[in-house]
Amino acid sequence: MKTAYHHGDLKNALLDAADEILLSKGLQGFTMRACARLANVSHAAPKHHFGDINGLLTEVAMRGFDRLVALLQNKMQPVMGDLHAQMYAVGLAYVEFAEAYPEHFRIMFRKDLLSYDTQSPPRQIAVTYATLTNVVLRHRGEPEISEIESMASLNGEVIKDIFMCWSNIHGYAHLRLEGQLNSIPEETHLKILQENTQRLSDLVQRRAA
Amino acid sequence: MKTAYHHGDLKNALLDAADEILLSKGLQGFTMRACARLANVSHAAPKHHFGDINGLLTEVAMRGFDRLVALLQNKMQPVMGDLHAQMYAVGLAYVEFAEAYPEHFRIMFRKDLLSYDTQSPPRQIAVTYATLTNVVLRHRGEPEISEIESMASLNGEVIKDIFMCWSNIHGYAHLRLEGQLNSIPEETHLKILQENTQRLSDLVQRRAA
DNA sequence: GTTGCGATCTTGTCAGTGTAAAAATAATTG
DNA sequence: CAATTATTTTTACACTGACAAGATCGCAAC
Repeated sequence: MKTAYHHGDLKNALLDAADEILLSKGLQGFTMRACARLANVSHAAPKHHFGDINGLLTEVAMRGFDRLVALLQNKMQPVMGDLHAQMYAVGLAYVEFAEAYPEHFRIMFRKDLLSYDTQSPPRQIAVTYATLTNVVLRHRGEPEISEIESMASLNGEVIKDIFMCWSNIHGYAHLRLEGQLNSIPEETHLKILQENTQRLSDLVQRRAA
Repeated sequence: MKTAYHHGDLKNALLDAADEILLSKGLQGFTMRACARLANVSHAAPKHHFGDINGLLTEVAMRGFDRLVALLQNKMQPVMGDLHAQMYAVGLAYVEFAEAYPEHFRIMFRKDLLSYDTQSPPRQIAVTYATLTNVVLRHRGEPEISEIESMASLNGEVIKDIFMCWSNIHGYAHLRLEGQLNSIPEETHLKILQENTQRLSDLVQRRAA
C-alpha cells in the first residue's frame, strides 16, 4: 500500500500538483521538479510515469479537455430545446473555461508541447470534437455521432459548418485570453458573443434547409 | 565602430539571430544564450539590450507584427476595389503568416511572454489593429483611421464587426497552426476560408446599410 | 514461503539555463 | 585629455531536464 516508496497513486498526485502549480504560478513556474516537490517525491520520480516534461504536459492537457467537455455539456444541458441557446452555451463555456484555466487552455492548443499523434488523437480530443460536432448536427436535424465514430463519416458541408463555428468561438476566446480585446468594455463582451453565436446558429440552420 | 567590444548594431544582430533560431529550432531551442552564441557575443550581452528573456521575445514579437502587417497590405493592395476580395486577402495573409512563422505567431499571442502594457500597446500592435479596422471601415463606407487614433474614436457597431471578423480569421489560423484541423483535406482549406470571408464581408456590408 | 523479477522511487550527476554583480573596454561628452 | 556613460565580458549561483545506477517494494511462479 502506501509506504515511503510506492506512493500508490503517484501519477494522479503529480497531475493534481501540476494543476495546482499551473493555476498559481503559471507556466513559468511549472517544472517537473516543482511538481515532484509538491507531491513530496524525489525530483526524478515523475520520469517513470510521464517520460519527459511533454509527456506530463500532454496528460495535463487531456484532463483539461475533460474539464472543457464537462463544462460544455453542463451549460448546454438546460437549453437542449433552443438551438441558438445551445450555440451560445458553447461560446460561453469556451470563454469561461479559458478564463478559469488560462494556462491549461494555452497548453491544450500548443502542438509543440503535446506528444500525441495528430492523425489519431487521444480519446479526450475525440470527445471534444464529437461534442462540438453534435451541436452542428442538431442544428441540421441530422443524427448525432459518438466519439468512437470518426469525423470521416461526415459530409463536407457539416465539416465546414463545424470549423466555421469553432474557429469563431475559439478565436474569440483566444484573443480575449491573450489580452487583445481589452479595448472592449466588459459588458460588451457578452453581447458580442450573443450576436456572433446567433449568427452562427442562423447560418448553420439556413444552410441545412 | 566595429571592434571586439562594441558590436555596433548588436541589438538587431541579436534579433536576427532570434528569428533564425525560432525558424530552425523552434521555441524549445530558443534561449538567450543561443542567440548570443549565434551573434558571437558573450552569453550576458543580450541583457543590456533586452533586460530579460521576455524583453527579447517582446521585440521579436513586434517585428512579427511588422511582418504580418506588411503581408496584409501586400495581399490587399491589388484588390482594393473588391470588398470581399479584401476580406479574403486578410484571411489568406493571416493563415500564410502563421504557416511561414509559426513560432512567431505563437509568441505574438502569448501574453505571458510579452512585457508591454496591454492598456497602451506598442506601435506595431496599434498598426495591426488599424489595418484590420480599416478593412471593416471600407466595408461600411466610413472614413479610415490612422494608427495614431485610438480605437475609442469608433462606435460600438464597428468594434463588434472588427472583432467578429478578427475572431473568425484568427481562430481559423490558430486551430490550423496547432494541428486541430488536420481532418480537413488540404484543398478544402481555401474553400472554407473563401466561404467564411464571403460571409463576414456580406454581414459587415449588410449591417452598415 | 521464498525466490526472483519487474515496477516504482531515490540518489547522484551532468550539461545547460536565466539572472545578477563586478570588472573590462570602448564611445561620448565636457 | 579627463570623466562619465554605454557596451560587453567574466564570474558566479541556483535552478532545470535528463540520464544512470542503485534501493525498495509488489507480486507472480514455483
